[in-house]
Amino acid sequence: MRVLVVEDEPFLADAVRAVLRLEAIAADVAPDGAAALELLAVNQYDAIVLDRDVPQVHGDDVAREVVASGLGTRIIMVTAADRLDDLETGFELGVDDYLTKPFELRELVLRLRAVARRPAAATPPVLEAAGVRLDPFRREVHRGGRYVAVTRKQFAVLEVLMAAGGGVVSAEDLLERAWDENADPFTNAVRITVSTLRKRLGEPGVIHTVPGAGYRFGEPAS
Amino acid sequence: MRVLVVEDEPFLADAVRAVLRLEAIAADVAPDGAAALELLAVNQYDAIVLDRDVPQVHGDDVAREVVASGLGTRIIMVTAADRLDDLETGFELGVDDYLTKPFELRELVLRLRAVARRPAAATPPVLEAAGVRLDPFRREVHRGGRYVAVTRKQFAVLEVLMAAGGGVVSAEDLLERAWDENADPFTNAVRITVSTLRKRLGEPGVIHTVPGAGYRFGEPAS
DNA sequence: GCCCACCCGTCGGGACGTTGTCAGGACGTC
DNA sequence: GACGTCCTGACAACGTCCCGACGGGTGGGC
Repeated sequence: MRVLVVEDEPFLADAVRAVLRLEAIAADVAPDGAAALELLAVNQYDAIVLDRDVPQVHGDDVAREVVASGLGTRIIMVTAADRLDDLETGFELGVDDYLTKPFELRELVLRLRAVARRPAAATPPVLEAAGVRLDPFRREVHRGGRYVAVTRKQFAVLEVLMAAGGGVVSAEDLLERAWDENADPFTNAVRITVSTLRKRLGEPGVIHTVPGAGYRFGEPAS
Repeated sequence: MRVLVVEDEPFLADAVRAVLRLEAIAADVAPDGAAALELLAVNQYDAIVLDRDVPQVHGDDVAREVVASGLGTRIIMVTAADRLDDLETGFELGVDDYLTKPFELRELVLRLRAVARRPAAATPPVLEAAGVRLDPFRREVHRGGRYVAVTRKQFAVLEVLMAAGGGVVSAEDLLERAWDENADPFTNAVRITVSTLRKRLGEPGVIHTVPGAGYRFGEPAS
């Protein structure tokens, strides 16, 4: 396991490096964002411990770069402020875990291991396809750049459909994934929700009916 | 997205459920470990919010069960004590994230969403032969790159024929695999479906009749 | 060669299931 | 109490599916 530590405070950086060494985790240290990007371009890391407030290049931008690289490098972001907004921004970027200073070094190691064990999330947190953008963290939907107001159920259904990545989702599956346990199996709630959702999303339609099978999200098949 | 909340304190359970509802996340609630295991056996959850100290079955054991199930259900463990030992135990079990009471409900939601990001689902193999492409995942058929609209039955029949890999499939086999149990054994439904399917697929024919034996998919034999 | 049995492909038409939509009411929220 | 959300029940429109029937082809018996 190999980790990149991006931290401008030398004392903390050394401490992290020392702990990781004890854990038999190879660690490189970058004192700022620019150095981090350079190292990322050359080496392959399993994970990166990323301080948000580093000089040169902001931690958010480093994170963006790492996610965009598509290598599946896990990101644990470290921040001084314990603000939920930061958390939201971080996770929206595709960060895997979040720690607030001061933190226990032991906890960092544990979370590092947990995050590395998880299979790489191939799907970015914000789903986007066919001109539709769905942000789970903000619970917002955009169509062609314009905001589209959707209800909870509509959002849940759209999320399942988009997460399926163009695959067909049956009404039963939809009921299973977007409704809770007291859903009537014989309901037509799905049909209604899809119907209203289509109206909200406008033309051209992006939710297609596959007769006898279910619904499919995406560009029309041709 | 659908999660199971295992929490014995009714007030907190309701609060969590309410927040998740606002976030368009379907949630079931189990007041104890035994109920949790029952629900887990019946329903599929993307993630489980698991209080460590619940009656009947300890949270650790529930977590063990979830991990052992191999479904990849993510686990966020919630605990009262802020002890690193617990954290270590949890992560060793295979828990994905850890929260300490009291926690911000918003943070729970953010971490839930972050943790629930899944790797791209394994798509079933696309069958392709003789210029015909059949995608079970998207439920689409292409012939020479052009989209071909097919009905349910036609799709099912074609799938069986193509899955046979050029082998001969008898009408009885087709009835068995593409129809449900109350199919009349003396029906000519198979003949009709094959007929219409041939029309849809166009020339040159790729479904061949083997007199007295059945049907065969593939390039014409010499 | 003729007839017949048999198998297979195709057509018409009607029963059926599936889907989209509307109105209305229950429910929770502000 | 006003509002938005969600869902039940109903209905219409549509496509799908298959029964019955017919015709073409083939091979065997005579």
